Order: sequence, then C-alpha cells, then structure tokens
Amino acid sequence: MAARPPRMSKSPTSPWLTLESQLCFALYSTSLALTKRYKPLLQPLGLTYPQYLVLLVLWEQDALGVNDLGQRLFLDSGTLTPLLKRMETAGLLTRTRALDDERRVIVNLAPAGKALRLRALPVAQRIAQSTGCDTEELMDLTRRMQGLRSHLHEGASVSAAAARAN
Amino acid sequence: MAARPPRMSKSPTSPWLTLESQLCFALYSTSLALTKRYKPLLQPLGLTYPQYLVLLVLWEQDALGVNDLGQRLFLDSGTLTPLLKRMETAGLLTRTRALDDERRVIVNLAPAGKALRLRALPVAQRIAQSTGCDTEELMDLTRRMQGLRSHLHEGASVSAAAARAN
DNA sequence: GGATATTTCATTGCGCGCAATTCAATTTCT
DNA sequence: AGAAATTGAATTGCGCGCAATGAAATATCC
Repeated sequence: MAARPPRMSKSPTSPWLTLESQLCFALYSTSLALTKRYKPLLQPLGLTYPQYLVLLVLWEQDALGVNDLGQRLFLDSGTLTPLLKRMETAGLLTRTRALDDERRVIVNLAPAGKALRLRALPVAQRIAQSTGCDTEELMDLTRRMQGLRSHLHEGASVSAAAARAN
Repeated sequence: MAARPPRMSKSPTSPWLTLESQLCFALYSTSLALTKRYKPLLQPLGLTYPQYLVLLVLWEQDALGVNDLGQRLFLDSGTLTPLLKRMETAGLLTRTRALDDERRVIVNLAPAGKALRLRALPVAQRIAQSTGCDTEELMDLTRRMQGLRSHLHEGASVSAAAARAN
C-alpha cells in the first residue's frame, strides 16, 4: 500500500461534504432504485416509467395540452414531445392541434391507452409492497417529499427572478 | 364539452393509482428538482451532478477502481466509463490500468480534481439551505431514504435470484 | 498445462431530462 | 389594422442511466 497523503482538512465542515451528500444522494439513488423496480413490471405493458406517469395523468384527466401535462409532471416540451410521439406511435394516445389555438397540441387517450389502465393497477400495489412501508409511512414520506419539492421550486423561481433583474 | 365517459371504476382501489403514484412520483420529481438546484452551483465548477458525486467519493478515498466507484454510487460501467472519460479530458482525474490486474482501471484524482474540493464545499451548504430543512430533518429523511433504497435493492436481488432459477 | 468460467471494463443503442434555439400562432399595444 | 411581444410546441445538442453485448485479463478446474 502506497503512502497515503495526509487528510486534506481537519476542519469540522468536512462532514458536510459527505453527510449532506446523503440527503441529495440518498434521494437520487433511491429514485433510481425505484424506477429500476418499476421496469420489470412496466416492460410487459410496453411502458417506461415516465410514460407510465403520463398515462397516470391522462387516466385522471384526458385531453390535456402538452403544457398541462408538463406542469403536472414537472417536465418540459423538450422531454415530453419525443416521449408523446413514441406513445402515439405505440397507439396509446393521439396528438391533435387544438381547433381554437393551433399552437396547442391536445393529447387524447387512444383505446389502447385506456385499456392499459386495468393492467397497470396492480403495478402500483406491487411497488408499494416493495417499499416495505406501511400506508402511514408512505403518506408521510410523500408529503415531506412534496414539501421539499415545493421549497426547491420556490427558491429556484426566486433565484431566477433575481437573475432576470440584473 | 363533450360527454365524459362514466368513471371507469368505482372501486376503492382507484385512489392507489394516484395516491401511490405519489411516493414514487414525489421522489422522482423531487430528485429532479434537486439536481436542477445543483446545476447553477456546479456549472461554474464545470461539473454535472453525477460528476460531483464521483468527486465526493474520490475526495473521501482516492485510487478506486471503476467497480468500487459504481458500488458506492449504485451506477454501472455503462454510465461511469464515458463520464469518467469526460472528467479525464477535463483534467480532473486520471484513468490507469492496474499493474497487477490489467482488467482493473484505477481512477486517481488529478491536481485540478483535488483543487475543486475547496470550491465545492460551499455548494453542499447552499443546497442544504435550499431544502429549508433543519439538520435533524435532513438526517431523518436521509436515513429513511437509505432504508428505502436498501429495501428496494434487496427485493430486486431476490427477484433476480428467482428469475435466475427458472 | 490447457480448456473453461469468471471478472472487469468498454461499447452500443435507446430513452429520458433539460438548456437553448427556432418557428408559427396568438395576444397586446398603439 | 399593423408592429411588437408573448405563448406553445418542436428541434438540437449533450449528458446521463442502463440493458445487452463484446473483449481481454485472470482465476478455476481437470
């Protein structure tokens, strides 16, 4: 074993570079682990996780514009447009220009997309099982994630406003 | 407004398709929001968030193999190899074959990579602020995310073992 | 020692995520 | 009405994530 260099810093701020990495990294890696869990369940349905999310939204409310979808999913057109095209090619939905405003593209569920709902229902339950959390903990974690997300988005728009005013 | 179809299901399982989506979706969208928060802070350092994670690991322990990095970050060579090459091109690290086992590639911090540590330190603190959580909540959320991640990985390897035995 | 299996990294291909730009349709201003 | 600003989607380019495959070095078995 070669001689190791001396510790770079003896300051007590050092833990932050690992400890703090843990909230963000733990979230990051757990999110990846979750979508990996979804994969074998969604593959038989011919869906990816983001596509499944789109269907979740449309099953709740059909005939949304790309922007409406984007606001609910926190995704932009650069992500959604090609994704929706793939789903259209797969016959899950249709994309048509709005009659009253030709800029807007309205996304409608095709019969195949509606039909998937029944097959997708058990997926959610199986994932919930995989978490090993009871309902109460699921709800608690969800609320706190939502709160954290709001906080992050808020702060970002503040920063953006500050940047815009330069 | 066209006639809406009748509600597809009156069963009480329906909420799951939205409520449960929330643990996974909340995690997914919050993780994306977090990396988006990191971006303006890491951009001046010429880093992406995954590259920052690699440095976090190397600052703790230098001279790791690609696999060692992958195990710590839960990423595989398909992700790491091109990422590390980019970081090598940027002069942050070096990739050299191990002398005793030519299969292994050892990743070492270059001086520029070591130097970034000081500039990266405030990033973690500013992100911690953006979360709006106090230290206790940060630690609690982190622990629970880690637990959830372990649970998901465990279950996955069980499923994989079952699949392997078919 | 030589065939076989395993380990380790690299490559390929695809689907996101997102910043930045473009373009057409619409709204606003005058 | 006509010019300018705004809006909504599409496009481009780049960097992940990851499955699947490949290739080379090493370990194992006989």
